[in-house]
Amino acid sequence: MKLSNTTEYALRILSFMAMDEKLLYTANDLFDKLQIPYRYLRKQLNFLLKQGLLVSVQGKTGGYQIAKSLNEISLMDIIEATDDTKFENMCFFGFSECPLTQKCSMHERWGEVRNSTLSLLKTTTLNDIKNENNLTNLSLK
Amino acid sequence: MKLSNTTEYALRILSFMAMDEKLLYTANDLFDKLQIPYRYLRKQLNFLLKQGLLVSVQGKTGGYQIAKSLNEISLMDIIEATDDTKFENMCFFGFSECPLTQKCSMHERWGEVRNSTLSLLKTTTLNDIKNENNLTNLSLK
DNA sequence: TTTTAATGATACCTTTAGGTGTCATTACTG
DNA sequence: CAGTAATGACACCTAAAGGTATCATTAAAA
Ligand code: SF4
Ligand code: SF4
Repeated sequence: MKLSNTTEYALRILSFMAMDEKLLYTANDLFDKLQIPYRYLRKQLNFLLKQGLLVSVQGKTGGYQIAKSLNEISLMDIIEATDDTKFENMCFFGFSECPLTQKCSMHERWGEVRNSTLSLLKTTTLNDIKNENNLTNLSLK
Repeated sequence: MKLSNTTEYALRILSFMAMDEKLLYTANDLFDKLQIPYRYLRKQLNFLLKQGLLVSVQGKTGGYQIAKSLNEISLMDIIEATDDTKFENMCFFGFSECPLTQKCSMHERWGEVRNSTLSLLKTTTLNDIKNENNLTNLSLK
């Protein structure tokens, strides 16, 4: 019912970096803003790099950047990169294979809300986030 | 994004027992049908007992029964009994306290799908499950 | 060419969810 | 009243998620 911490972190990272996609963000820049433990953030950045969502520049003036054009990355892409759960057709009761001879009533009911959730995640891209969502104003804690 | 195994197990148990709420179900009855590891099921039954969702009868002809009337138990009640996550107003990015000066665009978008999900879970009771959902026909694997 | 500030790699630690194992207790039944 | 089939209690184990520690590498800049 809740995304994993790791997935939420990835969403924070990429949504924040979407604000200015040409900028090079250092791990420290992100740490200051995103409330993610520093070393875990570093690990996570390397992971997103290997997943092809980020590119990095090494050396003193290095940092990270979003790898693709913003409208090519949906929220679902980020979620899928960090969570291998298959959400499509997921059974409300958690059965990996339906044990029933007929579909139960939760099948459709749950299917509806799940699909509207999935639809939101699939259709919202980092470009939408950039235009509408202002994570710019993140205040330091 | 996914309910925990434990929560899914609880939903299976109570939805199944709702089929005939006056019947006394043994752990073995449930084990045969619900694809839950036997000992974990036993543990879970004791837990649901302590949570006040089930009552038990000890001794040779003992078993478990749903504690309240079916329309008094919503799916959300079951979820909340087994998962202490607070879903109301949960931030998409997982911030426990919003660090922004203004609400971001995901706040409302996510709020909508989250609320429709919560609404389904809160309004659907075991009585609805009993009438509409036939977990009766569970086939053994 | 040395220093410095960034990333890269990798191993380890901690907590929690999920799952097991064992034995005690209860109460029906032969 | 002994045997049996159920629940009750509790300790333990395992795997995965989340988090930490350390050192190597890169490249700009003093
Ligand atoms: S019919 Fe019911 S039990 Fe079967 S997959 Fe759908 S939700 Fe799950
Ligand atoms: S405004 Fe955005 S960041 Fe703040 S709580 Fe809402 S979803 Fe989270």
